[in-house]
Amino acid sequence: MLESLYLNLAQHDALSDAEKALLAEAMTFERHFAVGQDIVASGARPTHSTLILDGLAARYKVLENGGRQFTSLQVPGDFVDLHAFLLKTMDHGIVAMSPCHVMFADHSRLRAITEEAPHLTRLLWLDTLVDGAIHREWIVAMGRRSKTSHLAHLLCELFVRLQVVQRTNGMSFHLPLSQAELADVLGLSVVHMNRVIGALRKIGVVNWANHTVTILDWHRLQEIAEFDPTYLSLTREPR
Amino acid sequence: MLESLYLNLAQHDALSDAEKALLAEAMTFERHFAVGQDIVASGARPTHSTLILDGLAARYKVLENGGRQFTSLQVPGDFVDLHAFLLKTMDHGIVAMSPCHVMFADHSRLRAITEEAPHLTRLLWLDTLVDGAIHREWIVAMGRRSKTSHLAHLLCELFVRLQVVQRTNGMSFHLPLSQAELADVLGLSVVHMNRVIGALRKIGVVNWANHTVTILDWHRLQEIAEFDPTYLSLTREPR
DNA sequence: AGAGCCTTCTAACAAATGTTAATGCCCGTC
DNA sequence: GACGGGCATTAACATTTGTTAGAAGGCTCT
Repeated sequence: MLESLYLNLAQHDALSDAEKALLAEAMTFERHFAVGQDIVASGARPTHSTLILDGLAARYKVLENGGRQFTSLQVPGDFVDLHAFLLKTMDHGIVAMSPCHVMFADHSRLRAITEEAPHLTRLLWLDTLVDGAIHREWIVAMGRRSKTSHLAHLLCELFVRLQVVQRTNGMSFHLPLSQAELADVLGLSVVHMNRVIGALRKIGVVNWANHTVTILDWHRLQEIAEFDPTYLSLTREPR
Repeated sequence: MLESLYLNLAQHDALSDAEKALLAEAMTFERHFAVGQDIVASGARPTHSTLILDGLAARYKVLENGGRQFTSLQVPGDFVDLHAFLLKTMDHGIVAMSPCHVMFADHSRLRAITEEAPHLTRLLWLDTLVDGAIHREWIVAMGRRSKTSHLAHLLCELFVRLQVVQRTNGMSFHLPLSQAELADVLGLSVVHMNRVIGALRKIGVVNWANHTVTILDWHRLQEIAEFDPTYLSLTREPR
């Protein structure tokens, strides 16, 4: 059941059986969320952290004028609100973008891990650091990439992240986001989002239909995106 | 000497004398950097993490077309590359935006802290989590705020962060950034950056001259920015 | 005081992006 | 099979933002 989490953590450094057991013990109960449901509400003070077993979720903030901005996409194996373990108060919400199967880890047990399992603690810490690295990459994309490049970068990132947790199918993956939702990822209007997707399609690097993205020319897509996966810390080394 | 770091960490939770001592012991040597000098280079694999004692630094990435994007601004008391302790390889550079006085913490000693001082470890972890929270706020600002609001938000954030480490002077603070550098923070052209600053000045909420920003109407500035400092985790509580 | 350099600020125009509105498509419900 | 709702797509136009160029201000060095 926790296979995705193990894969996610183990991509950075070896994970021992004892550590896997500790993680498994930290889990209390599981739950399903329907599309559009809040997994964690903004302003909440969770006593659990949420692990995605299956589905796609997203962090978001809403502004007074109704504008919404997603600040991250979370795939299976991601601890979507591990940061709340120390941050305490959620400054943003987390919503299910597809039906989500999640599992909750008790904060008290996470705390016990920090007291007794330093290496595992570092791996969990690292997990949140990669999160931060992804955020930085998004900032760069929003600030200085062309919109086409930004979208290409997002696709590269998602493909790699999904591949790690074995959610890709050859060069294809499922992307259950409407163009309106994608627009709230890239910070665009829906109309312009549509233009940008069209541009990427026209170049012929991706096939995109039925919420399934197929990368036709990975090399070229990576080039358009200037995608360098270093920030995902994919190398396995002592941490 | 480490007063800023103590203030920075202690804003989230109490810091014991023993913990302060552990931090002090982790520090090896200090150094000065001139404006424009790289404190940490992109691609480096540092063996130390850098604490800013004085000055302003920034994380940045450079794209192939020469475009530069700053992904964070770092003030005194910030551990600018604490993440490299676990991330290992720098995926971005850190540059001195003003003359910087820094101090280096050995990774081996940080590791020892994670082995022996769980509470302090959590505080350091938290420090990187706040970093992530700031990143998320920047993403929202870049994606869904007007540029005026984005700039206002940046000023609010900087003011609060500088206040914590006692680098404000009444409602004023020193901001040693040229408009070109600010443009690389907000992701704008220099010309438009100038327009946006002009707009904020015209409203009369700030006085901005000689690299000194004076907030004339904090309430209104906060309103324009929709600034809610929750994400900075300023409340002191057990972590 | 003058020369050079960086920075700020403006103008005029070009390009990117947003807005509003309309059309057609797909899909599930009745 | 008709109906309705959400979604993708396109068009026409408005607004924002970028580009290029230049003038003006301020600073340092001599």
